[in-house]
Amino acid sequence: MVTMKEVAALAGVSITTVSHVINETRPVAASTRERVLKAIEETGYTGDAIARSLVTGGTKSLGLAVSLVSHPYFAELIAAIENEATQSGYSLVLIDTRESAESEQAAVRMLRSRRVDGVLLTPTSGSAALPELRRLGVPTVLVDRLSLAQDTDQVGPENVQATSTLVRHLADLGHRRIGLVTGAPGVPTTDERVLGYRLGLGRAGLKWDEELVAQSLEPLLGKVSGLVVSDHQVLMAVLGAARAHGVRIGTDLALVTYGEVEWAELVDPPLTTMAQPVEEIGRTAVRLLLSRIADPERAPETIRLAPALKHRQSCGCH
Amino acid sequence: MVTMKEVAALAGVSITTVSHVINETRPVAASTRERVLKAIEETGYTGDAIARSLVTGGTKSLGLAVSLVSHPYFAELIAAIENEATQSGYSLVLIDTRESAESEQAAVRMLRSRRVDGVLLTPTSGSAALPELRRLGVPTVLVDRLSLAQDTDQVGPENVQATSTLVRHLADLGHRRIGLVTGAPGVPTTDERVLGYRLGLGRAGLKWDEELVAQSLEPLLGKVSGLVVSDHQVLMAVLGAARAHGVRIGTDLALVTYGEVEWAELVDPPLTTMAQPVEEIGRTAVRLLLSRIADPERAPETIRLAPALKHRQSCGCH
DNA sequence: TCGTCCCCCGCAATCGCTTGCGCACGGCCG
DNA sequence: CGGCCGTGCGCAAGCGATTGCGGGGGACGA
Repeated sequence: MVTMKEVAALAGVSITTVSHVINETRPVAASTRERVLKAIEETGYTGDAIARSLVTGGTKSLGLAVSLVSHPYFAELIAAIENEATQSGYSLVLIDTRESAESEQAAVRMLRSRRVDGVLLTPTSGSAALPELRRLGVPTVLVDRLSLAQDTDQVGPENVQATSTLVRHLADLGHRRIGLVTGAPGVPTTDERVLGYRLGLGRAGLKWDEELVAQSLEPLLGKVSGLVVSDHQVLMAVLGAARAHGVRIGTDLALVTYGEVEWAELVDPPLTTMAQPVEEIGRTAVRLLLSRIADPERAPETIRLAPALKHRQSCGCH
Repeated sequence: MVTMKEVAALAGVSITTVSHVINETRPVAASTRERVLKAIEETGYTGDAIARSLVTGGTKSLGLAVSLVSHPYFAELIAAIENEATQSGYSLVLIDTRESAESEQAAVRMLRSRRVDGVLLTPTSGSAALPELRRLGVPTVLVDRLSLAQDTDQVGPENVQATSTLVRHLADLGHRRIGLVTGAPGVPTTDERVLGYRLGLGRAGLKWDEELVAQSLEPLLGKVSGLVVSDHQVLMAVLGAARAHGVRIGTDLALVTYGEVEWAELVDPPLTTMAQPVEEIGRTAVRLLLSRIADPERAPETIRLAPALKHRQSCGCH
């Protein structure tokens, strides 16, 4: 690799000067700067982030520990984060925690040994990683899955009001028996959506019936005329089950769901969905992380971004 | 951060010894090793990849420059690559080239300055990055999109035979007018699939008619009874167009497509698809890259992995 | 008792860069 | 003409690890 030494030699200056013209960290005579720049050009010098990091302490890189990289929602999230990070001159070290607490732990250690300047994390339930990060003072922001204790920076979707809106929509269409199919129990997102579901019922003057909440479609069959599906994974299962049982979505069963998917318009009927503001969540998360890196003393912030209702036909509307 | 110095002090040895017990690079008396390990435990020492890299030259990290991170197919690919890399003790620096040659160039420079040990690249068409990597001697493997010149390691799907199979399937069902909707022109994958399409026609005793090849569904309407769709992006468009024009897939138009999608079973009729061996492509790519890193003199290898036909109903079968 | 050989381990150079200090040189003021 | 101040640069000390080389001491054979 080309080093500063070679550049310096070619330009006839010391490496100190080369460093200063590169970083613009102290005035350099115009003519000297010219020579240095030319030398850089000629040698194709790119700098060595490793060496620089060793002395500055920073790496201009962020760790991104995602629970399931192949998930389409996370894919979008990753893309959004990558864009924002790149724009800000940071690069991303990606690692898949595979929803496992151990992997997460290992991931965090690796990121730490790579000295990333900060970490973006979608925590798994039994996460031991978070306390560790906190203890080590690594700037961290939680993405998508938020912790109840608001002692860490975090950004994710608003769930309670949004779910309530979904329920209200069904209620406004005249449905009195509205069910909920929930995602993995134990994760905060699920709990919040259940809460929103209850809230929506209340607002619509309907009462809560725990029989109408399940983790799959089957137990609800025949009991409900309207259904809220609370995440992507279960949506697939629900749609499959509906097909298997000959339940016609939109007519036999009004359905609204979380998880905007690219194929929402391609199934019959097109799905009415709550679309997460993925793009914005990603962007915001990076910004938040960067400002925390800049000022570690800031008070932790929790940002909730409102999803948008994509109104199509699975709810029975036309 | 905890440094080797602290560990050494606590254990009452020199940092040399600490280094040697960590890397097992020379025998250390059992009792000494014990003390060192205990000290490591107590201090929570994790090592500093940065410092290590500076001296060893390697970083145990791979660069992954993908053309479109949010694309579901690439998401799976990334996940597969991440898994394999992690298993081998490497971490991934992810960067999105956004299908642009400049971004790609910038990406490569960044990866280089980060001294990644190797690069996995899904090249864009006008890629200037590849020659640069080659010139710099950075171990590189091309993924998914292959270059015709087989002078670089590369792994991707087999396209010609697979597309031919698709055509044959339609022909076997009795279709005589079989169309092709292609993806972006200019990328090798597209060309190969067109080739496979011609090959399939030939084998079925049908003749090539350039009117039956287009980049969208519309120009083909009324002309064909069977259709091969050559990639995910256009699939979405074709399905949308079919719906808009009231064309019933499976009955009015037999359809087979590239791009296995998670919702293949959820649309009506379920899609007959050619499923790329994503998982395997990712794994193989990493392995190939690692073996190149191990032995830079190896002859370049091109590996094609066969996709699998997922037979469902959109082709008109039952 | 002395020389040899091994076993264990520490010294110090090195990787490529940033940065606090301080020197040299010229111009200006008194 | 001497002292001061600004401007422009270079010296050298790290950053935290790896690693070639060499030294000390105990065991063993002669």
